[in-house]
Amino acid sequence: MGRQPSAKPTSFDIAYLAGVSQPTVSRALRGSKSVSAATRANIERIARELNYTVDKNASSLRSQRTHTLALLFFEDPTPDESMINPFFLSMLGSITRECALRGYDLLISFQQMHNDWHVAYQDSHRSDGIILLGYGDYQLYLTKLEHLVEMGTKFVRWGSVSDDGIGLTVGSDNVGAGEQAGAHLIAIGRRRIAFLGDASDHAPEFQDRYTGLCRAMQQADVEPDPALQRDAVSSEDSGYAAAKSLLASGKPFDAIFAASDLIAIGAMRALAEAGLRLPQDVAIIGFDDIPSASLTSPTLTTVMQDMKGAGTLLVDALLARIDDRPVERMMLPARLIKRQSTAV
Amino acid sequence: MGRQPSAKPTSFDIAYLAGVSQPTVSRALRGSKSVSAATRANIERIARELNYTVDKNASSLRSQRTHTLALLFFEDPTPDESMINPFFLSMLGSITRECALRGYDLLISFQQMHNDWHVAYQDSHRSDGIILLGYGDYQLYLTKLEHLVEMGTKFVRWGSVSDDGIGLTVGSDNVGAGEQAGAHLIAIGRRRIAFLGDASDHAPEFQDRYTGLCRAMQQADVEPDPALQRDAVSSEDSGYAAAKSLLASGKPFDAIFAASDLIAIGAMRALAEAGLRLPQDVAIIGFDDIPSASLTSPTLTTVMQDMKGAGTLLVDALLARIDDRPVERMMLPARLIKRQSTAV
DNA sequence: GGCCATAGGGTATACGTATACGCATATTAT
DNA sequence: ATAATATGCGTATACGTATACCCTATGGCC
Repeated sequence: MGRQPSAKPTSFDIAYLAGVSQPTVSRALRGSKSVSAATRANIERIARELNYTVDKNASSLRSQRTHTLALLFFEDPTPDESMINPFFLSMLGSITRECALRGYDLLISFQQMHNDWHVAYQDSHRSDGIILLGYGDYQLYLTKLEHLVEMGTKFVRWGSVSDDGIGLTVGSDNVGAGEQAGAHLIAIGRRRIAFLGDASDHAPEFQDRYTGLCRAMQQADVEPDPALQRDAVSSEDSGYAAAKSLLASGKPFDAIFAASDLIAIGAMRALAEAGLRLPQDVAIIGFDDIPSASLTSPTLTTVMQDMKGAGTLLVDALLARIDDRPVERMMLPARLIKRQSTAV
Repeated sequence: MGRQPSAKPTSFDIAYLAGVSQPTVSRALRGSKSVSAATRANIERIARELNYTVDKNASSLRSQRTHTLALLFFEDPTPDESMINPFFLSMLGSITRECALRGYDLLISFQQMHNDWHVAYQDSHRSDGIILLGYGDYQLYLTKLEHLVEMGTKFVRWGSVSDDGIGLTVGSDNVGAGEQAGAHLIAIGRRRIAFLGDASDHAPEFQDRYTGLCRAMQQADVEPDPALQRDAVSSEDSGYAAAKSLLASGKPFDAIFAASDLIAIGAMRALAEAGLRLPQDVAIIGFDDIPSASLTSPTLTTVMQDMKGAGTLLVDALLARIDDRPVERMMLPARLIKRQSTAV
């Protein structure tokens, strides 16, 4: 006797039963090769019988590795219900799966911009690295990123791969996706293509999509018209307002490339109110392929990003960074989904 | 000198600078009242200057409290893209927020049913308690829940509050919501009301919604017809199939109450294909108020659950359970959102 | 047969915090 | 004034694991 059956078994319990010392148990279970096969097998058997699991806290404290990643969402300043960007949420599945596969736990947190998130996670030894999804104010975000770099914190972020290069960035091939969208619109005979989405450096990804669109147009010898671009953040209301502004300008256009599906859906509402026929008068392409995109009428042509691959890649890149291994790939292809809104 | 400026400060560093012992630092920062106000203020100041944060691992190891909750999603066996139930994802925001507010970290994980999730989290001392969202096979789920109870693991789950009573359950007032839906359909003159959704004990929440519908009908002296009920899981395809089956039976009906929006959307497709007019021929009500519900044509009347309150309540209930405090409230009201699909 | 390399595993200790005790000094009660 | 209490803090130690270091036995080599 001597042990309560309900008490959590420790490596000492196993050591006692196996007739070895505690460090040998630790070595055996961690796969050290300085343990004989027989001893290791015996220890593993006992561990299984006792339902033993390594105490995470003790292990992390001693080894200074948590085997935990932190996922930080930034609350978008959109006036939505939940402040959650559904696009990022859709990565969650593959991120957690990849973490589990690699033996990592995932800590999750939403952040308002003003928080000191850039110090908290590293310093309290909660995680080995951070995945950043979204950003409130982009310039403020960059400042904090620099701080992270200074402190040697390991992190990856989702964003525009071709950007400033602070830290490690994983993202879709936004330029290429913009090109695909532009080429498709041109292929169906459109020339006066409007772009709805912030084209400033506050939203590098939107900017890339616009760049791609322009590139496709120029390749077809069509000069993009800056007057057909309207700033918009990713929300229906913003898309609606942008389209209204476009219509009010009187400038003729026969197609819209929206930087997100939400913008596109808002724009479609504005176009419908103006009595325009889709896609005959105006063809429209969105971005993200949210579930609603196949429910609009007409159904929305859009760009689908590889969310599953994104999650996997984010985790893999971060783990590579943590282990000081080189990161191979950081850009993911996107695919154009053709639906009724561009079906001539 | 003696300290690398880059090394993470410990309570010993603070103790040295404050001229006290390490335990006093610990006491001061944890709010023990056996520290004088002056000493505490001084320690807090130094801690702030050093950007000190308590080492989570050491703290948890010593105190045997992790101040971390684990959130376990169960992958739905739906043939969807991501295996994620968007309904549960929508709770994530309020759950993380409530955790942060209460000073808890949130660990997250998706689980396939076959995993030994029921042992892993408690035993490895990763979390103080578990929030369970979703379940694969309900019977298997219950078995594992009993195991959790045996081991003394603290957990809350989202589900039917009126169910078997294993552990702590938080959920919407599904019966009440079903009643509201039924009463509304009756108020617009419908009498032959079909129900699409699993009414067996594999899905207690759907069962509750059906119970509520029947109760509303009986209060209006309309006898529910079991032949107008069709099993369906929460997916468009399943809803489509269920509605097809209903149509094929030849049984007349003038309204459908679907146990989820996805079912409703699938059913709407089947009804449209059959040439039925909505809502004139068949009125339809869904459940969940997913974003797509306001994009269908006609827009879908549905029941909105209080997802924000749900997350908060789940966390609060679990924390109460952990601290052995009584749990006050476990049921949340739901609200009927009237749209075109029931607008006569 | 002496020497060295190696396998296999024990000893000691560190990781950073929280808490049971104990011990002064200050405060109150008698 | 003396005993009883409280206040404020130091001492010692536990939490459970991982790892640097050391030791022993065995085998191979010349």
